[in-house]
Amino acid sequence: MTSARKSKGGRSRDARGDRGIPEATVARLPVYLRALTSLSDSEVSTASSEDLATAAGVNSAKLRKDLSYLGTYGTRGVGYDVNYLRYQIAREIGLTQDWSVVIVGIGNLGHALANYSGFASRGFQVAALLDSDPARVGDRVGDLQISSLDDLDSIVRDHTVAIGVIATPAGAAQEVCDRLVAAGVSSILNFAPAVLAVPGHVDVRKVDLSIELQILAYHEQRKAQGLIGLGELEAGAV
Amino acid sequence: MTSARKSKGGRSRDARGDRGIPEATVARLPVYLRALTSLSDSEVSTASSEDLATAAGVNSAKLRKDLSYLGTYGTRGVGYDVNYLRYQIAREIGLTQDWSVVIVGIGNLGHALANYSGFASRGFQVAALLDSDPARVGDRVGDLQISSLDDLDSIVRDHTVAIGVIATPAGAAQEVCDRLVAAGVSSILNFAPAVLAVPGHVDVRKVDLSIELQILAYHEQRKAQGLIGLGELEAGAV
DNA sequence: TAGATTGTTAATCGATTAACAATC
DNA sequence: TAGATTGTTAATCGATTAACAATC
Repeated sequence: MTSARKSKGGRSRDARGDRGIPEATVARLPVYLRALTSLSDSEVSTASSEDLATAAGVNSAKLRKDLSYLGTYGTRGVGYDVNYLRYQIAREIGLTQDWSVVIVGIGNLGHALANYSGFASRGFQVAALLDSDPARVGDRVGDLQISSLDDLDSIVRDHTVAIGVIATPAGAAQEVCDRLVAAGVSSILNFAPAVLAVPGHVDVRKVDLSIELQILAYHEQRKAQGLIGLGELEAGAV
Repeated sequence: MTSARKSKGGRSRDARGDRGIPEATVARLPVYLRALTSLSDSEVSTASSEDLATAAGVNSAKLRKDLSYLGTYGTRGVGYDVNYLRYQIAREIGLTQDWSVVIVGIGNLGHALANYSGFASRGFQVAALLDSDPARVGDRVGDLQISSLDDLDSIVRDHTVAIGVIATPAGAAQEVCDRLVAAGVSSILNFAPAVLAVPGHVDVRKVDLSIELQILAYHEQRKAQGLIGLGELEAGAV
């Protein structure tokens, strides 16, 4: 284990035996990054954990705990240097390098994703748009032309694509997923409403519209029933 | 507290003091529902927790535990009646009623959402599409015309809209959110890369493209560094 | 120095999992 | 009855939170 780098910030990796950062923390780092970028854009140079926590929508104890997994980048009595911390988080996430992604399935959603400006601005390059429908192949979307799914292997190889986005109908998702994995993609963002089976080395994250709506519906229903929280139970008669 | 309904299935609500279902479980119910619907479509009438768990991509212990919060709907030695369980879950989520939603911000993503067929098929009616840009108002998308954001109040009132979807740029999200809340919407699905502040009675769920990609990038980076899991550490030389 | 704020500890809470008695 | 499978228990694990000593 010689890959643990040094940095004057004094990383606590070694102390933690480098077992990685907790998943819940990893999921919040991009949120902190965004908050820091926003503060930086507003010319704020220093921020306390309280400031940052407010901007990120979490409480400050959680934020400090999260940051403590990365290293000790703050100054007691002062706070955090916005740009320095921003860089450290970006580096931790892996945004100091560019990532090539392919988007498979260029229907309505695929189009929207292809045109999404938030990709490039955060270091994600869309290397190709792919579709299995010959009628769509060749169509221009933004400044890319839709490629055939058959070109997947060469595209992944030529652009060193590590991340694939699936925006196909549910029925096609598993096959597309298999082909992505076979081509060497090891991280998948799945927008199709389907459960994907993948080998252990492949990460899958799922974004599912209708599941999100259903979760909201569940809570909405409870509100309507007057069962929200325990407020009524505790405050009301018993 | 007289609102706990009876059902021959024998609900355990009362026994649990009706403190609701754990959030993690709520988030999986829609996944189970989808798996059940798929089995039902395949004419499967009975399924074991193992079958269901496989279809849903979880382990069977978790699935049984989750279902146990709803009631006792299975039969020992046999399994679950697919259609019966499907109905019970749908009812628990609140899908036995229709939900009206509005989509605000009809750019690329808003268009894709407006055309998404998964809404209607799961009991979510898109009551209106709204945009603050006068140039867009009146445009037809699917079988709806884009309305002005100024009509929000009357639309929410007339259609009893409980759920709002925000697909605006980040800069507009908070104001749109405030207007939705003021109009009476109490559940929000936010696609804008912004942290929303809302009153306590309002639920917000966030779907964030670039955050998902960044989480994948983090893990991808670790894989590249040969630090995946502890496999190497443990199996390798020390 | 006095005031402010971090980084860390320890307590608590919630979620996961394996195991198995209950029971079809 | 014998085999299968649920529903539940209890142990474990991971995440959250408040509090505060360390320290700028």
